[in-house]
Amino acid sequence: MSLSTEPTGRQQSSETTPELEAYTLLRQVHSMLETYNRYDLRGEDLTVPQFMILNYASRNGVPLSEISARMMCDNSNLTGIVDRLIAKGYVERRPDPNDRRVSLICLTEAGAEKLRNLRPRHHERLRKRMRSLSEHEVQQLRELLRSLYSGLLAPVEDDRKGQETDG
Amino acid sequence: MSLSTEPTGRQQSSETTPELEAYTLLRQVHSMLETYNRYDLRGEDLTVPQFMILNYASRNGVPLSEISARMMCDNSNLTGIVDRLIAKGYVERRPDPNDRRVSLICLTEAGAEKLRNLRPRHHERLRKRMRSLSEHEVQQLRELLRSLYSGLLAPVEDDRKGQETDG
DNA sequence: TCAATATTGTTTCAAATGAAACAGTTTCAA
DNA sequence: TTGAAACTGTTTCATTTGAAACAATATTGA
Repeated sequence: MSLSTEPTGRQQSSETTPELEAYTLLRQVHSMLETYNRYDLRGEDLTVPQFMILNYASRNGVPLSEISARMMCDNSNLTGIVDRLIAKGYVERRPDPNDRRVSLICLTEAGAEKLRNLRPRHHERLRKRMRSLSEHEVQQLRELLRSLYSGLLAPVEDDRKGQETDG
Repeated sequence: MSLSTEPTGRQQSSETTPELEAYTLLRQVHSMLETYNRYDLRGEDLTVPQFMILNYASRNGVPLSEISARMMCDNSNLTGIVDRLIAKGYVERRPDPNDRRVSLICLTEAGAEKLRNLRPRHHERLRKRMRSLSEHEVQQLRELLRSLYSGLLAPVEDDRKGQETDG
C-alpha cells in the first residue's frame, strides 16, 4: 500500500500532483462556465456552439475551415451546426468566387442583430462571474494560460523517445 | 464606431476584455489537453469519458450519482458509457444493499489492472506537457483556478436583480 | 498538359452530452 | 400509516463531437 502522507520530499506521483490538480480545476472551471453560457443562451434560440459560430462569422463571409480552426474542431462538426443556424435565419452559405471548394459563412442581418444584442451582455456576464479574481489576478491567469498554451503547441519530445529509466 | 486603440482608460468592452482573453485561452488549453488525452487512449480500448469513470470507480463500488457529480455531468450521460465499460469487462453494476435505488459501479479485476497500468503514465504525460510552466507557476495557476472555481459556485447576485444603470 | 497530391466541405457512423419524462425507491410530515 | 415530495437511475430525443471515407476543386511538379 502507498503511504500517502509523506511529510518530506515530493513522493505523491501515484495519488495526485500539482499538475493534475491544476488540470482538474481547469476542467471544472471550464465546465461551470460552459453551463452558465448554456443557461444564458436558453431562450435566446441558440446553443453554445451555435453562438460561437455566430461570433466567428461575418457579413462578408468567413471560410468554414477558418471557423473550425479557431474553434479547434473538425470541419465535419460544423456542417450540422451551420445547417441549424441557416434554418434559424442567422447565417447563410455563399460560394467563394475565388475558390470553388470554399463555402463562406455569412451573417444575415438577423444574425448580425442577434450578435449586437447578445455579445455585450455575454462579455459583461463573464466579467461579473470572474469577479472573485482581481484585475491583476485575471491578467496573471491569462499569462499563465498563454504560456501553457504555447508550450502545448510544441509536442513533447519524449513521446517518440520511448521509455527511459523510471527513477 | 468603436475606437479600439484607446491608450488610456479601459474602454474596450465591445471588442475584448482580459476576462474574455483568459476564458478563450482556458478553452483552448482545455481543448488541447483533451485532444492529447484522446490520442493517448487511442489503442488502449478506452475513450476519455470511459477513462474518467474508471478513475472514479472502485473495487467496492461507487454510486453512479457520485461519479456524475464529480464529473459535473448528468446521470443520464453515464448510463451509456457505463454500458460500454461493462461490455469491455472493466466495470460491473451491483445493487446497493442499503438503498435499492442505487447502483454501485464496481471496477472488475481487469478494470483495476487497466487503471494500475494507465494512471501513472497518464500523470507523467500530463506533467511533461505542462513543463512550460515552472513548479511555482503550476501552483500559481492551481490557486487562481481554485479561487475562480469557488467564486463560480456562488451565483452572481446581479442575475436576479435585473438591469441597473449601464454607467 | 497531365497525373499525383493536397485541400475543402460533406456524409456517415459511433460516442458523448443536456434535457425532459419516467419508474422505482426512500424520506418526511401529517 | 399514508400521501406528498425528493432522490436514483434509465429511457428517449435532439444536438454536439471525432473520425474516416468521399467528391469536388486546387496545386504542384514532371
